[in-house]
Amino acid sequence: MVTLMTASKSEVAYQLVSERINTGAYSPGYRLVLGTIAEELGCSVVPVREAIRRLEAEGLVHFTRNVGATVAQVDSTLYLHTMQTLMIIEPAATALAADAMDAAWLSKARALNEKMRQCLEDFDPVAFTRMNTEFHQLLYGQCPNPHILDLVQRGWRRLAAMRASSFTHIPYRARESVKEHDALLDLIEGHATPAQIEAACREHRAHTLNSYLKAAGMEPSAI
Amino acid sequence: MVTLMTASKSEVAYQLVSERINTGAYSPGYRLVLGTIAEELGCSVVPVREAIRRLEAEGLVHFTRNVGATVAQVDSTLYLHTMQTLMIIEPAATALAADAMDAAWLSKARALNEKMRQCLEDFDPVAFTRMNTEFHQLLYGQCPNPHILDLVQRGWRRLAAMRASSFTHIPYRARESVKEHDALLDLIEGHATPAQIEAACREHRAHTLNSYLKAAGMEPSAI
DNA sequence: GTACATCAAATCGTATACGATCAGTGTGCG
DNA sequence: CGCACACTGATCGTATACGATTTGATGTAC
Repeated sequence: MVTLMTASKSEVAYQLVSERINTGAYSPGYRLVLGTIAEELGCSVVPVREAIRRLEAEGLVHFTRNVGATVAQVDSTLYLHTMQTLMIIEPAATALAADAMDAAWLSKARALNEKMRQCLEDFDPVAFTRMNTEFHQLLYGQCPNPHILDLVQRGWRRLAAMRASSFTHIPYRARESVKEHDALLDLIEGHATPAQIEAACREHRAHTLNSYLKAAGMEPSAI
Repeated sequence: MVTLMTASKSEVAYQLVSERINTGAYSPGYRLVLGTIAEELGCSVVPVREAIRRLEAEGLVHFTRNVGATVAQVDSTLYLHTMQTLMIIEPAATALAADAMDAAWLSKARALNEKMRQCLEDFDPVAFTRMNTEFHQLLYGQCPNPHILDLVQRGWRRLAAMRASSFTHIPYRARESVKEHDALLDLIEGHATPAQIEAACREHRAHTLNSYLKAAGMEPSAI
């Protein structure tokens, strides 16, 4: 039989649910019923079940035995914790990726940041967010340690899911961000040590986190 | 019917396989066959399958579609990557936990480190390793950020699994470790800032990592 | 009107069954 | 003699079926 199966059904289910959470189609608290999803996909519950458990392991859904799965609730604490985790790991990933940052890479990063600056002028926050994600991905993307890279990517993914699920909007610091990006690129261009890159990158993230904390009336992060 | 089920079968399967990997009963490369494990547990393959996928998500087993699962191979690269990840996260966790370190906590930590010093005299490396794990757990255990705490615990768990699976033994630095532990406790007692605690803790970890790298004839870690 | 027991519907958890896929082996042809 | 192909056994992937558990509703006693 001509199957030509590109992905297993559980993979398809995983992709589907995952994307719906990311886009906000399934908002936090939404009840994920195995049977319903299975019917929608035209398969049985078994692959769906597996997909849900994978999502649980990633922290995107909450699962209770004999009760079922719901899209994980996002309170400000969770947001804070994710941001804080990323504040620690992403700068380290970026520093470790420093070796792979050559002239070609640098000009690409500069160009992207310029486009972000343009978005700022055009007042296009959606594009700005997208490019910001892209920019950071460019920074940490060449990290040679796959564990760390994986952790960073998961962190960004969670943040994206949170933002999509309605949720309070974050005071953006867009203008400062662009400046800090340029400063970071200057540092890299000047062949700064990995430790310096890490410090600068962490400071950039700390600014964002602390401006959020301040807006929420909370103490700044200890580190 | 009186079921009184304390854990689901997939949970039991997870615990079983997980422990066997940790103790080294299943060594790296060992082929995990669903049917065999299911038979051993007296259940069907479905819960076993779920357990295996969970272990895959944690990186403990490697899974190939339509082929099966094997216990993840541990090469020196993997060990290095895990150590490096831990070198970044654990110090951060420790720094964040600083708030919870009061006088009672401190005396407990001191006592534990003294016991480690004693192990050194008695030349008892097994007990030393156990206490070293316990000591570090004491350091990061009060970290208020559950994500970070989880990451650190996973890291330690992976390292334990690697050590158990035979694998090359690491040059220990036991004596230096004990000294560095005391220095770290001095720092905490003197109410150092979280940033200082993080730096000291990272240096401690970097020493271990770099001594391993040196023994393996590799470059020291960039950060 | 409230509290508790009982029941039914929804949903999950697992067993069994069967089709799909892969690795290894043997056979035929060049 | 070597290579390619078909075949076989092992194992995985998923569908279906049924039992177990939870939850919410209904009814009854106080």
